[in-house]
Amino acid sequence: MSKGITKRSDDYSRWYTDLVLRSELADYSPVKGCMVIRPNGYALWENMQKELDGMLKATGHQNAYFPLFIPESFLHREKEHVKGFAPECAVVTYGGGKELEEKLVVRPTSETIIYSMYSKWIQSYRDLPLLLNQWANVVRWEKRTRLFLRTTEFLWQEGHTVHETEQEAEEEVLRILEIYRTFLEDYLAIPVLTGRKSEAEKFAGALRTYSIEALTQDRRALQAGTSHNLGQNFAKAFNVNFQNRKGEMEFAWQTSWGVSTRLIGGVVMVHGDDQGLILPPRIAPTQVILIPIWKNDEEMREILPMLASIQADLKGVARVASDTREEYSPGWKFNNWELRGVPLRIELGPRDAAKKSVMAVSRLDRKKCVIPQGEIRSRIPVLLEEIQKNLYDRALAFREENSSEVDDYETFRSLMAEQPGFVNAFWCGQASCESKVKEDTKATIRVIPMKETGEKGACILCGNRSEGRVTFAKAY
RNA sequence: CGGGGCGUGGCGCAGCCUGGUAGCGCACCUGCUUUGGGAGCAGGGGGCCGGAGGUUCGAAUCCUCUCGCCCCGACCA
Repeated sequence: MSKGITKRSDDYSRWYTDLVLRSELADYSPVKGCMVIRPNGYALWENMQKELDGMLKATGHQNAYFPLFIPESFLHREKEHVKGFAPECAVVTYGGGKELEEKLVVRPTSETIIYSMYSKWIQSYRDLPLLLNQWANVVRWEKRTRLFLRTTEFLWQEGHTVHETEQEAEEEVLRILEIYRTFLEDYLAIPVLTGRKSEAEKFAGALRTYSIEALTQDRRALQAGTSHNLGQNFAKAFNVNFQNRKGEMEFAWQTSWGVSTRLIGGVVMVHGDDQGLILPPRIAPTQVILIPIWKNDEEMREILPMLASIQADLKGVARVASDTREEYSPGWKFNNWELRGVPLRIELGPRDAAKKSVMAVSRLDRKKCVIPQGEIRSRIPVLLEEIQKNLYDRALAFREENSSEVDDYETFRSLMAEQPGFVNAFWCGQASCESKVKEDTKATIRVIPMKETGEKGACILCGNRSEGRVTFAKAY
């Protein structure tokens, strides 16, 4: 057991907080609800950024940067949007010692400021599609915060695209959803459900919202990314129009989508254990930690050069670091690097040196294997990929174990109370049934699955005809 | 905003009820011995007890006010 970390089985919520603090991903700041992302956490974010940014650029998106401040009036132009965001906005009223003529809202999201510019830039169908993304911070004055999962200020990327037709916009929204799914599954090793949000859960101002949903170890849903088809709602509010191929003026079709530093919280919650973090190799800042073992100076002089040459050997093959500190014992280092979630540890001591091998230990299950030093370069990448895959498989198995189909409300209620998870049940489509379920069980509709199975049934609550199952869960 | 908890060396806490000028563990520094799952011994440095006011000969401790943080709920990526 790692010292100072609450066990998951004792108090999952405290385990999470302990882990984030102890592994030095983040720390509380002097500002309420705001956290400091420490180097360990930020390196993780940088790796996520790098991969996702590459995927977005590969699909034709470019990065840009828009202002932090938004004139207050902009927010009010789209009725639903202001209703959704105004209550959680921070507003600047003073600047340079004077009261401002127009208050400035610190962006909670950037649709309005970005689209005011789009309206200026777009004249013709030849200007479309416009595919921009920005990496930025946003501020939402949440009533209750939680490290990474919900903080007053957070980092994210927000994509904002403009299209000629409704169909193109819809294709874009689904393309992004698929990128998000791939990114989470292939890089973060987090299996996700994809689907559409109900009217109650959709983005303020959107026509339709799609999302990816992960399941944490305490069996709650974590919304990990959203992709919105904005239709022409914002185009009308910000006059984003263009002359189409027939020579007529037409409002543009827009999308917006984002993932945030919440993903870091997701990685912690989905993969972590009582020893600490477990980072998926593909995004782990350090993939392999080399730990030397010696009893005396003579052994140290033998081991250290060998360790250095192994590190050099792995250059370009894996992200490696070695911990040659003399003030800590090997046992201490084992625990410390496990806490930090480094996927693979390589131990090199006198016994290994004699055999010209090393001991590799997986963070996932502490399984050890001996690797001849000549094979390190070829074997390590294979081991890392294996850990990546096992991590995903384990998370997927957990999700499957905690997913079910339920057809009567009593079972549904007791399940949500005792052993929640993803519960697939029939829903008639009425907001009233959705909110009653929430009131009774705290569960909400996480997604309406993309693919129709064709299976019809009766709404779990009212019994009316349902066109298909939707996925309920208690959400973060 | 409602409920609960907490502010005492860097961190975690005890002391407060029954006032007498601060203690423990970890961390840190020095030295020696150690090092294959969180080493041992010895020595050492560091806090005026969230803030303000009051009671008292005397306040970390009692009273009043205040600030802040964390957790649980309603709002939410």
